[in-house]
Amino acid sequence: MQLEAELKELYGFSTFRSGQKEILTDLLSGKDVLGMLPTGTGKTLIYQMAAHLLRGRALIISPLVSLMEDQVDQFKQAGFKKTIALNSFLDQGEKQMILKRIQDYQFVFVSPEIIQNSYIRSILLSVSWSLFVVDEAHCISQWGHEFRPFYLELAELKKTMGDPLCLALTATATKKVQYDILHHLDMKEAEVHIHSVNRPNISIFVECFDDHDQKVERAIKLVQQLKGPGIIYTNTRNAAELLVKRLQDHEIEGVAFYHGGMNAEERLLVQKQFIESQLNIIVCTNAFGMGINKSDIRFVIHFHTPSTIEGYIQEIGRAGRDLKPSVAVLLYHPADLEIPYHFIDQELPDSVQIDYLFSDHEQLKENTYRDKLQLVGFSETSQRFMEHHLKKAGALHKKNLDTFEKNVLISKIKFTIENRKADKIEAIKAIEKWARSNECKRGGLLRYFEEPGTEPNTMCCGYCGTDLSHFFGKQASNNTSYGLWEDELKRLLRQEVYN
DNA sequence: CGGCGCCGAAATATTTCGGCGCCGGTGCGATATT
Repeated sequence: MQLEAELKELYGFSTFRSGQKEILTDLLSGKDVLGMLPTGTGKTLIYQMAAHLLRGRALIISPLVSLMEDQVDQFKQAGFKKTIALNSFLDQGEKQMILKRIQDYQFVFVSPEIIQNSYIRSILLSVSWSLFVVDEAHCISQWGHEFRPFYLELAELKKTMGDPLCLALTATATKKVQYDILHHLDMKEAEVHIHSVNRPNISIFVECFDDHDQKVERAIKLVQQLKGPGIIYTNTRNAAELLVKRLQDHEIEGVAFYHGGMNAEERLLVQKQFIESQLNIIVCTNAFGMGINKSDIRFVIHFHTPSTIEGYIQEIGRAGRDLKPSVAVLLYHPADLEIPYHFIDQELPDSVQIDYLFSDHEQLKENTYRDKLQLVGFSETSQRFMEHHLKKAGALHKKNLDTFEKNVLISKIKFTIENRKADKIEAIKAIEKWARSNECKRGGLLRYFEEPGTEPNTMCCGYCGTDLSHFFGKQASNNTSYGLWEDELKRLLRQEVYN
């Protein structure tokens, strides 16, 4: 079969982009694939074509509902009309309609959470599937262990579905994360296609500070000098909001903050305005970015140091999708990493809590472990972590375990926690070491991903002598259409209400 | 841990300074309440 002919027929392209054909070929010959491809290389096309050529149905696991909605639109525009996203955007009636007619859909997007619903699961299991796709598969490793543990239960669903072909896709994964993905998706004989994380058109700068106020001054100066549009990442919501105020005090316009504490409409509005170039600068936490398709982002400033190198790579990778020269500037302060350290303690249970959970304390005695969890006072993330492990051990709905079983489980859980903590601390230490190191910054990042270094490049990084002033310039401001999206959104919301 | 906001005291009648306590990322779905 000539894949190129099919490509031409379906999309009108005559050649594949790097990686697409190899992955497709493996899938069509019945092999599972883990694909690590840079953003913008058309990962979607791979499973669109695969399902089409297999004349089968594909279930796609996606981390964000907004991402699903975008993808459904893209699929429909590309001519794949039998596409749907099953999520909380649907009302009861719509959901019923779709589930009743599940036979009619070829591409179904879901979150890891919604398939926990036994009714939805049973409907999904009532039809046949050719392809099981996990998009943004690094989420399994990045979020699955604590924040969104249902990411670790995908393999179980896949098995119940009769083990269809499995495709896991991501742009950023170290060897360790690749292993984590393969393990948690139970992909035993998968082909692995890895492409470089290097983005030669992004120059990398790190500046060190020991004074917070100087850092603020520097951030303001950079925003005044650098050609936009740009993103500034902070480690806290509050810092994002405050920095916006400081920038506005300096008469910098077209700036807005974005973080997980905002409601859905505000978030959508800011995101749309930025994509439509009605906003020039977004100051945000790591909530911002996944699924942002804006090709002309010229700079990414890190006002704080992220907690992992993978996260850093993902964030700077949002710049320069158009392949034009772009810049990443990290403003490092040793205290930046105190917050990530704090989160480690916060998101994992401590051993006192665990001992209490498994104790014979009067208040807990007559409850199932699920209910005991509520009574111990875990943090939200810790609670989910514990729930996952109790479920895995088959203890969640029991009131007690025999002593041996209990002791085994306790030590297993404590062992897991210690490993998770150690991994996370190691990740923080790695980015700290990289930020402080006196060597080629790009080389350091590539080494972390166990990639060979690159040819000497005049626009490499601050250490290699690149001049930051290359990235200075007047920003094209576009304030005339300011507020347009606000009206549009209001209109849409009104429609929602009266429909 | 360090940055913040709040409080009260000080130097002077509104700002300024120091001490103290608190808080801190990422999202899904379901459910309750306006």
